[in-house]
Amino acid sequence: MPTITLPDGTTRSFDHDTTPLEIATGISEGLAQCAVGARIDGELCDLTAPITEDANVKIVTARKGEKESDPDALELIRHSCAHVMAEAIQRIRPEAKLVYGPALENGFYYDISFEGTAPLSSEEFDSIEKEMTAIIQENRPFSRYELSAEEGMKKLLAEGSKYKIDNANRAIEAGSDALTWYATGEPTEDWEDLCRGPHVPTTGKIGAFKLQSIASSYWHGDADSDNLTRVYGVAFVHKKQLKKYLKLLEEAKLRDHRVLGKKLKLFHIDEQVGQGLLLWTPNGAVVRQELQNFISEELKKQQYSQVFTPHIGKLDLYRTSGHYPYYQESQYPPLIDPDQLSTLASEGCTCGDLSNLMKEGDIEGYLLKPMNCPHHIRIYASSPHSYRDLPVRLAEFGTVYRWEQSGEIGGMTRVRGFTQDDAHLFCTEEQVASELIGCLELVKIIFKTLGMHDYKVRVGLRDSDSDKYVGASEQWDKAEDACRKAAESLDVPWIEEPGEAAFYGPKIDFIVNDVLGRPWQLGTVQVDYNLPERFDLTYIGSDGKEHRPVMIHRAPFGSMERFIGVLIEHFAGAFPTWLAPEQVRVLAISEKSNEYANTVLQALRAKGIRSTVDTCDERIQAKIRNGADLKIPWLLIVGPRDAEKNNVSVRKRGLLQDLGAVEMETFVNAVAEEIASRGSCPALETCFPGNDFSEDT
RNA sequence: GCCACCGUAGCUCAGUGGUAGAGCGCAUCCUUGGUAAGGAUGAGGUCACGGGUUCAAAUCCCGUCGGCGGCUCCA
Repeated sequence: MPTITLPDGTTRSFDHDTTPLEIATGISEGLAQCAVGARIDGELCDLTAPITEDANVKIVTARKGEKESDPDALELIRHSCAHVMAEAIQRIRPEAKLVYGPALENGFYYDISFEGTAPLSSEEFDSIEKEMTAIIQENRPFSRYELSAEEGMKKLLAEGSKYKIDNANRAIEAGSDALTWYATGEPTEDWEDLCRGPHVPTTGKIGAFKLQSIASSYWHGDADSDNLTRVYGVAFVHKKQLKKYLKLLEEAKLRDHRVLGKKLKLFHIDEQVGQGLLLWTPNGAVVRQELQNFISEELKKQQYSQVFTPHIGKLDLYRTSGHYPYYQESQYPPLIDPDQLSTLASEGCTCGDLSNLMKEGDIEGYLLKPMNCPHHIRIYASSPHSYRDLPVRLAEFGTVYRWEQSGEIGGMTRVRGFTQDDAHLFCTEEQVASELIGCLELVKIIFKTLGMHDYKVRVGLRDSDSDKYVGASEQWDKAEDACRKAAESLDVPWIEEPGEAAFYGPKIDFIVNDVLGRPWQLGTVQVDYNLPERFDLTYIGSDGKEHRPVMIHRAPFGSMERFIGVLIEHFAGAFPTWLAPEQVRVLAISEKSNEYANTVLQALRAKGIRSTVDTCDERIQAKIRNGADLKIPWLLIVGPRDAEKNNVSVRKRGLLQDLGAVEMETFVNAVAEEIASRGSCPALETCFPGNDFSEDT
């Protein structure tokens, strides 16, 4: 005799087992019409799920008129759409073996095996979508049925799909004593799939969908296992939502740093130079230089010492640090003395022999540095230290090289050579906590100045099952605790993640998503008890005895390459004035005003403002458009009227209209101040106080 | 590294076996125009690279390099 409590607190009692559908129908026919599922005591279920006991029930609805759909409804629709897609694909390609097809935050996919036959091609999307549309129009019910584990396995073995058998075995191992199928239509007659559910009641509830892309994946995510074809798609309650989403994706593409990087000439990657090796073109170099200046100023305030170190170091250095033995496969191969190499060659030394000799330390080579820490450590070790000197903070924009997997490289966010805004802090055990907090402060200042508020904080801890970590377990405990406490000091939410630690210690990472929703690790702060041990670093304590310092590695930007890649997307290429490669462009109305335009240009340049003048043989409309296209923050239109009064007519990027004329000197000073203050004294307010300008759309 | 797709002018892209195309950009000229594209003319290509099939390859096949989307990895 279940009593049902609804979200508004009202209750309904039944004298028989009920279902969400019956509850919805009891409330109103309209509710039942748009119901697609339910949450029963918090668990997402089918509309026909039996309710035998008292429960809290929330009906999940999909209404076509709604602006925002219930995420639960979208999940049901997307998971169901994955089934419809799988059915359509199997109609066209009967040999396709289904593996796994879940809903995602932004859509769904189905992993499918085409073993031995041609894999699916996106050219087949049209015909698949046609089949899907037909299945949806037939408005067939999703019918759930259940078999005992034993019976179910018998059925699966008879059908012979190793993937589904595996899925079932996993379900049984996880404690399930029954297996469930969802047929699209009549059980045993229509298409069906082993599936835990839940699903929408009928295929017709899938209001709008689109297949997006084809990719590949590994079975169980294991690179040595079968290669599967993954088909991605999206589904919504209504066509309008789909259209809106697709438009959003289009817009995201225009913000992509790879697209903007070309358009705004920020960086270049050249086939002849090498994959993943970034060339900073003049515009991008300006952005990078400005950011480096910014961070250098902050470092001075925090009593860091600037150092410079070379790009290579002896192999033995990296044997000591552990990098060479532990991460050999992600380093560029060592550089070896040419004479030694030819001697070895004449002795018939093979590549394998060479590798072994290097591993054993029998021959010496040089390594392109994969990290800056060993060099900084040797700087620390170059002179004795008293506890009074600590903490020692050594900072360098240090370029490192890593042999990233070729399939991973792309744009500015994953490269093989990159410059970290690196620093290593050597401190006492007692200083760790406050130094960590100081590092996090720096990260916060940077993110705040740049207006980046949408980041995640992750505390990476060791994975107790793995043996890739170095150092004693008590040290790890201490270090992990210090990280938790430091993260606590940030007033932003953070998560702990076991297995995300560096091999030498735990860390605090800052993670930002790119326009396509892919997460990137930017800033990082890492505690390290291990390297001081390996390099036998010491300081003399107040007791006159030698003690071991603790190291902190930190890079608030992470790497200049990745950070600026994400930053380009953050600003959609429209950098604030202080970062913009070209800050002001002077547009002459006609040739008659070229001279005055040049006067204005000289005034700007005298203040160090990065500016150009456009005296080309075009009308002012075209000049404005060109300047706006390049996302230049300020365009100054100057003609005879302005020259007469020593004025400039101002156009600010992102604002709909021209702002009218202002005295040249006023403008130049205001922009110079905005730049010097890194945006905290906006020139707009200085030049046009009290005006409320509407944003361009 | 693995799987799929892609590589044509500086950029964005058309071109399905028979003389290499468009728009933007660039250059020159006309135009001297007051707030998001004025007009004309012209230059510009080893169709990524190497091999193969063919009377004939940008086009079909193989390999390499590079890009893209995933997967795996990411000190």
